Amino acid sequence: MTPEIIDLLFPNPLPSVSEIEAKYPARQLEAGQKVTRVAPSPTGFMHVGGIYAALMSERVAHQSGGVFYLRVEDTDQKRKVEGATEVISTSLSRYGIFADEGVDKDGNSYGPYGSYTQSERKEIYQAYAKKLLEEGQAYPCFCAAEDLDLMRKIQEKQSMRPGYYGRFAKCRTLSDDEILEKLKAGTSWVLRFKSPGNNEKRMVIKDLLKGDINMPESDLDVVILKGDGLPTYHFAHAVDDHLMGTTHVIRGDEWVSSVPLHIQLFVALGWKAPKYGHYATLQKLDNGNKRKLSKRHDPEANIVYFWEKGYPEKALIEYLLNLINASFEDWRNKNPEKDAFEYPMSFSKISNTAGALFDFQKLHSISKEVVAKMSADEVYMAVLNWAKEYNKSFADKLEAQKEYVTSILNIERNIGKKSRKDLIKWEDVESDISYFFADWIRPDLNGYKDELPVSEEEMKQMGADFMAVYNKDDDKDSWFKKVQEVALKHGFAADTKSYKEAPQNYRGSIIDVANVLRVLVTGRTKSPDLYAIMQIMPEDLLATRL
RNA sequence: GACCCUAUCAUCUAGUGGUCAGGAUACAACCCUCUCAAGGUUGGUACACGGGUUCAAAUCCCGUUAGGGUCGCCA
Repeated sequence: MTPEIIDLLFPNPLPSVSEIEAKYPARQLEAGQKVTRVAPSPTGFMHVGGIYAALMSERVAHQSGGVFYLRVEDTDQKRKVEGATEVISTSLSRYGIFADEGVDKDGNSYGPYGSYTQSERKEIYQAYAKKLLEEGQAYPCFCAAEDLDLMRKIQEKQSMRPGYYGRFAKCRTLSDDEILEKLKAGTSWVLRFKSPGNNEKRMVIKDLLKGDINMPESDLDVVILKGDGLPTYHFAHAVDDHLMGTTHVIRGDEWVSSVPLHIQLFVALGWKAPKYGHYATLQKLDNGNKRKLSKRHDPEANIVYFWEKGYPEKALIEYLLNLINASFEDWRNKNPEKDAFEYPMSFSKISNTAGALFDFQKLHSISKEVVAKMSADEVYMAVLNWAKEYNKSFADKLEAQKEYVTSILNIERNIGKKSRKDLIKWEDVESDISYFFADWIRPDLNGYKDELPVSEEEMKQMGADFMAVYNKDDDKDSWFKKVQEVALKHGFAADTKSYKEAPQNYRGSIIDVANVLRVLVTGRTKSPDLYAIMQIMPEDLLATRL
């Protein structure tokens, strides 16, 4: 490649490779310290799998006393969305995942190896691309999209391996004169890597999670610099993960098949490749088949879904940790009070399977445990924060009646003991506690005919009878005796045992009577402890209901 | 089509040549109980299939089948 061509290809001054290396010295690490990164694209969409990946990488780095950083991979300008770094950074910090270096929510880089936004590193990639060009390890390609389409069709027709390789790599053998001619004609170009690989030969790649994988070498002359001068993922990966000192690249297994290429790139650039760990991506069951949790089809793929529903952040983290290491559960049972981030995640125990189905039942069960461990005040704050964002009118109600709501949330909440475990997500709270408020309208009593063996009239009568003797100062035993009185008065058994012994003597049991009162007060046959409800509910409201 | 990965209860998984194949979620029953939730006790459910190797296979090898992934100037 003549200097003339190189100048035409890279007309603007570029930093020299040695300057760059000086600016990005190798990290000083102690033995065992790992450097990992999370590298999302700023599409304005945070995938739940992105949190999963970030959590894994963050734990690996920080547990080793190393560095975890965030790099924004915005080399696809078409997909770039304004404000996306804010989505990324707030999503991560919301789950307690903090990058030591990276990009803040305003898009500004922090840390010694910046910029951490790829589009701002254009000159760096170009400097290395130019180096490869000078060394004859890269070449300009003038093939248009139509040429490549045609090529692929031919390959398909002849059932050949698709791709730009071998005799299909037309621009690889262009003479200097031909290149010059095209450049002078203003033909647009990309830079391709001149692959040293032979598809007939095989190589073994070592994967931290999958073990050794035997694969054919790559002989594809992949694009490393696109028409807009920005690098492709492959090239940016090699350059950045070298310069930024990544020791462990943990990424989804859609990248496994690119590893031979990536290793070639590291070798071509004279660098040591990082260690790789490829995890299986989260799956979803669709018509009996598993498939990738997809942005287009699955609302729960978007992390915002979990915010809208009000899943506690801790619950999601614990669920994901559980997917990463199934032994998290055992650890959690042995260490109920510890923070999930204290869990010693094991890299070697990340299961090497086909990809886990995202299981909401399991998430719910974990969430119940998480919420049960929170105090009423904490739940109140969490619900309020959620409501401010997603349910304004409910937020107003919560703020206006903080004490009342907190006492409601405190029903059967015994931290450390057997606490009520039925609340899963903040979204559910409004309807759960709706009957505590005067503006709630009780459903028609006739609707309970199938569940309760009494008429609407009699339900009302029982309510009135109970209210006549009700005293807020009663302890639970005295309260219950009064319920029993009402039961006996209306021909119901005062306890379940006597009912079971002689059902023919009664119209029903104490259960029915309690449920009548429950329905009168709450409009439902299932509720928390009725005594506790009555203790908390203002007496005039209770009187109205009964 | 080629290449790669994976295959244990419904789900997430433990398991690395000898285990009654373990746990969790879900499900069911019972106990407790004013309902529900919780808690307690118990239960059913799994090594994809076919060949090897071995005294012995969920575990090692081969094949089949199934699922997933990749083959872009997207990441």
